[in-house]
Amino acid sequence: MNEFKSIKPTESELEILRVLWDKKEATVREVHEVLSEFKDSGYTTTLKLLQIMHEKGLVKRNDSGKTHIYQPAVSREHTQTQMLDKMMDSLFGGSTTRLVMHALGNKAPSADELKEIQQLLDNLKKH
Amino acid sequence: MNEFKSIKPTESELEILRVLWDKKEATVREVHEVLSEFKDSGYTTTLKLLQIMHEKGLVKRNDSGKTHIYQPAVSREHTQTQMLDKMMDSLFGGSTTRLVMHALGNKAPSADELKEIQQLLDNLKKH
DNA sequence: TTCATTGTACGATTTTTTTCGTAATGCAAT
DNA sequence: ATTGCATTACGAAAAAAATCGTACAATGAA
Repeated sequence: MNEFKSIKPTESELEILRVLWDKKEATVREVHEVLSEFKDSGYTTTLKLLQIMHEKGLVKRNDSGKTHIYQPAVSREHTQTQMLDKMMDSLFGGSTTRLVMHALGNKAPSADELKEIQQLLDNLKKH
Repeated sequence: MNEFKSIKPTESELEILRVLWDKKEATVREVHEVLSEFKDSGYTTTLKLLQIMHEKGLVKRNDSGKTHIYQPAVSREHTQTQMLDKMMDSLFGGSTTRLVMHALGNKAPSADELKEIQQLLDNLKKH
């Protein structure tokens, strides 16, 4: 069904994906503008990265006009799952539970959020 | 209180740390033996990595004898927290809840584990 | 002591990732 | 058309990470 290449984005690629996930689509300049807020690499760097990501299939692009428009080609969800999995394996011995417990223990959510989690938990319990 | 250098281990360094966390301490050969099971880099590579990690302060070592003995210098917990934090920020918009929900939704724990999580949750709820 | 073995040191190479300089291209206004 | 500007293309440098070859040191057995 889905592409199952499972290409692992690098750190910088992830930063770019985040922008694209938020904006749905963006030009190089738009992406770069966002990155500049917390990073000081040049415009062409962002461009190159996007080109590489395009080769790898991490982003799609519409290059019919002069200015190319980029979109994510991998979903946030898929990437989240992918990286959570890796982290679970490499740091939590493959145990979702331990990961969850650590995350919760580390920084407790608000009452509302706890309720939300409780609901999910209830759901899981009744099979 | 703790060292707050927060050196981020690379992928390979993490693999080595895992071995050291498990065994508490180990020689280069022992570490390498474990790594060989799923990786085919040479002995000297492992050695070099450990030396670098030692420079960075990621591991401690006892080099009084001929054969050096290595120990982790950063705790599993600290590293888990560190990487969970990064992941939370970079992929889950800083929300523990979303991360937890995704992890749970992704692969549901067993009934026993659910109970465990429930306990933690109850604890958090009563403030 | 000599030899074989096992270990560390460390420079060098390779690979991967990030960065940028520069050239070429397309477009729009004059 | 010509100029000016914003863009993409692309090679290549720089930086970071991983790998290895080889030299040398320590140990213990013969």
